[in-house]
Order: sequence, then structure tokens, then C-alpha cells
Amino acid sequence: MRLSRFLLPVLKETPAEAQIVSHRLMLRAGMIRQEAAGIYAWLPLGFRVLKKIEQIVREEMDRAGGVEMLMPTLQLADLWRESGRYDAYGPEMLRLKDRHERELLYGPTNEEMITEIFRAYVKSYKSLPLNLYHMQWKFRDEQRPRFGVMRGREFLMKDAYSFDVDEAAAKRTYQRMFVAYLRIYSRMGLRAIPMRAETGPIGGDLSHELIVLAETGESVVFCDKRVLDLPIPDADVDYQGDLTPIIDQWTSVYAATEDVHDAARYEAEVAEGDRTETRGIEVGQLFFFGDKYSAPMKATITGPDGVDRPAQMGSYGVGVSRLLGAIIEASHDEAGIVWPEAVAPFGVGIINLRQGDAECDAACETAYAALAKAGRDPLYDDTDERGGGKFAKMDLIGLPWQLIIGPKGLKDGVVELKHRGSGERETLPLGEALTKLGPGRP
RNA sequence: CGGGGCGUAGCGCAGCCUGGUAGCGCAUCUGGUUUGGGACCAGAGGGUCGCAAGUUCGAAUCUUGCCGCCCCGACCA
Repeated sequence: MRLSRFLLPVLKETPAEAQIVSHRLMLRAGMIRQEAAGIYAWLPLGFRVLKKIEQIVREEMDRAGGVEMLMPTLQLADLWRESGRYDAYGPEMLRLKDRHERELLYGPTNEEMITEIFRAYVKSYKSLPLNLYHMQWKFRDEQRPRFGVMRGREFLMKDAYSFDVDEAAAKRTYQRMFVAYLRIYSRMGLRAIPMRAETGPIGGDLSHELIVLAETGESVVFCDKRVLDLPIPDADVDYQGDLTPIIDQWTSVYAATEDVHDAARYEAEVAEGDRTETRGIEVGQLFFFGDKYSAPMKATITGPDGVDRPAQMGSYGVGVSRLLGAIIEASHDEAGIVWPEAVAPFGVGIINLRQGDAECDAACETAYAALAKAGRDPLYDDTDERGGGKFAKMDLIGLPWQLIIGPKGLKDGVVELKHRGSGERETLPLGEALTKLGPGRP
């Protein structure tokens, strides 16, 4: 992408409304624009990161046996009356009527709809397990939206819903999602800790929240700091095999949100030096809730014994849009965002220090073409801005690599290659820089 | 939803108390000089001062109502 053909409205000054660093940086880097309280437009740069995060979630869900689909944002009120949640949900649910006075709602979650779909098509235990997911915009009319995309009213969530023949099978599904979630956040450069949690309005009796430790988080959490060093399962983890050892390893170390915190157990189990009481950002949650929806909505399946029973269900959410905020909270410096490679909006930024200089332009075009061909997704700053603005802008948007090409260096046959995360720079011939950035290279 | 605050150019703000020609910095545009880490000089464009009613000869400024947004708290992916 050429910067002169992109929309990147970076701000030098910090907008007054933004309090926390991720919100400030997202506004300054031209990633989002607020359209109403808790409602944001995703500008091109932010949209690219959103898509990267979606894709990681998709790949790991598919690996763990998930099947992607897409449900609508609008749902019929009557569907929610079946589960009893239409009245129970409260003012957070946005309710509206169409021209025929039919009552609709903008979905805050999709348990009812997926259960309705499931019961329409699936009758036999032979069709199970089934794990359906989608990534769709949700709306929850928060009383006080804040912190940018971390707590918006409209947000993008990946929500998966599992159906199993009995509780034992459902818990194996829960374990698969547990492992998939460890991998999802890890691939984004985040350390997300599964913590015992309350089940909330979704309901059920087994739940973990995935928490990224951060001072700006909204939840108070307690954990054993040894949980930070546990290994993340490899990509070739056998989802058909027994995952219990992995789950036991992660759940045997104390980690709980404030709501379910057990001070006595905490002090008994965790060595004093390992006790960590801090704040965290919730980036996902796992629920097992059995027949909470399948029983009232009559989503039954016929077992091998010929008897009909409600399917055993679970649901598994990832706050996709919230993750941008969480990643920035975890990865930034004074100059701006430092994107983990896997979610960076572009792989490398090319800075042309003397736009209009024939030799300089030619070298930049060579680099741009080569990096694009190598799949490095370059962003070429071909504007004629002068001074340090190009450097500051590139640092702000946080691309992993910067290739800096100017007339002085070219006179000696060299360019500068800068790594954003470490701040390391090296001077080398353009060809070597391109080899170094070539396909498959970090 | 309780408490507090703010709406003036794209962004950040002053002006309001004490009514009288709408300002500053950044950004944008033009011309020139420049060019290696948030350039310089000269010029230009851009505003129904959130909306509505009221008071007044006259309202960004005073009064009332409404709308929007932010912060603290309680609640939530």
C-alpha cells in the first residue's frame, strides 16, 4: 500500500476524551473514529488489525473442531421469550420494532438463536459433537461505555456454541476450547490466563475467564505468578486425544477473578512470594451450561438408547474488537504502538526520505515491489512530507520493521533497517535488507 | 443510574465572570527556501460559537429547556 493512496489520519495531539493509553494510541494512529458513545468506525489501519485478529481466532477455532457460520445481528423477541431472557436481560438489550410493529432486538449474544438452529436440524447423537461459531457485531447498551474499544457498546465478538450428547462429552469439548484459547492469545503475543470465574447472565456452572494482566484492566484478579510460565500447547496438539493433563496443569495453579476469589485457599496454596494481586482485562470466557437453553427450548437429541435428552451445551467468547485495546495496552512505548508481528497492520514500512529524487524513488520502488512480492505487506510512505514527521508517524503506527531509504545512504550504497520492537537499527545494502526481510523471515 | 464536568475551524485550546467586528497553536492550500528523527519564510482558505426559546438596541458571553460527549462510582465481553 502506498501511503499517498491510503487513509491514515494520524494526530499529533492527544484527543481530550481518551484516558487510557490504548484508546489514545488508537485515535492518534488513525485506527478508529468515535461516532457515538461506545460506537466506533474502523478506519483502514484499525480494520486491518481487526482482520488479522479475526483470522488467528478462525484458524485456531477450526483447528480445534469449530465450524464457522454467520448469524444475523437482529433477532426476534419471541425467540428470547422461549428462554425467558427477554424480560431478564434488562436495559442493556437494545430493543426495536420494525414497520409491522414486530419486536426485534440487536443481539447481545446468540445462545437462543443457535439453539433454535440446532434443534431444527440435529436430532441424533451421531451428529455430535457439534461446535458452531461466528464472528458478528454485538450490541450491549452499557450505561457507561469507556476506554475506547475496550468497553464499547457495539463490539465484535467470536462466539462459539457447542452441543454434546452428555456431560462427559461436553466437558471434553470445553477442554478443547480451553486449549484453543491458550493458543489464540499466545499467537497474538498476549499472555492470557484462564481464571475461575462466575458464570453471570449466560448461566451455567463451569466457567473460566481469559485475563490479560494489566494495570488498566477493569477486573481485580488473584493468581499464583507461576501461572505466567506455563507452556502453551503446540499447533500439533492432538485435539482428539486426552487433553486432561494440559487442563490440570493450568487449573492446578491458583488463578481467580475477584468474584470467586477464595482468600483462604489462596493463602494456603500460593507461596507468599508468588501471590499476585493485580488488575486484568477480560479477553474471553468459556462457559459450560448444560441444558440451560436446550431444555426450555426443547433442543433434544436421541441417544444410542433411543431416549431423547436435551443437548449439553457450552459457549465460548472472544472479544475480538476489545483485543486491539488489550494488545496495545500490553505492547507500546513512548513513541507509539509496538505491534506483535502476527497482528501488525503492515509487515514493513518503507520511508522515502527524499520523495522526488530519482535515485531515491527508484530504490524505494524496487524495495516496495520486492517486499510486496515476498508477501511482506509493505506500507510505502511516498509522501513528500519533510522533517521527522515520517519517522514519528511510522513509530506511532508500530509496524514491526522500517526500511529507511535516503540519498545520503544511497550514495554509499546502503539503506537503514530498523526493528520497531527492539529499536535496533542497522545500515546495509538494499539487497541485503530485502533478503533479510524476505519470505518467511521475521 | 447517582455525583461532577465539557460542547467555540479537522485536532488541541483561549474568549464567557464584566454582552458590542470570532481568536491562538497544530493541520490544510498556494508560492518560495529546504531535506537524515514531529522543517523555515510569506500568503490564503476554513466557524449557523451543540440546538431551541427567552432577556436586550445588540448574545459565543446572561436565563430556561433539550441534545451530545467525558470523568468518578455502581453495573458489564
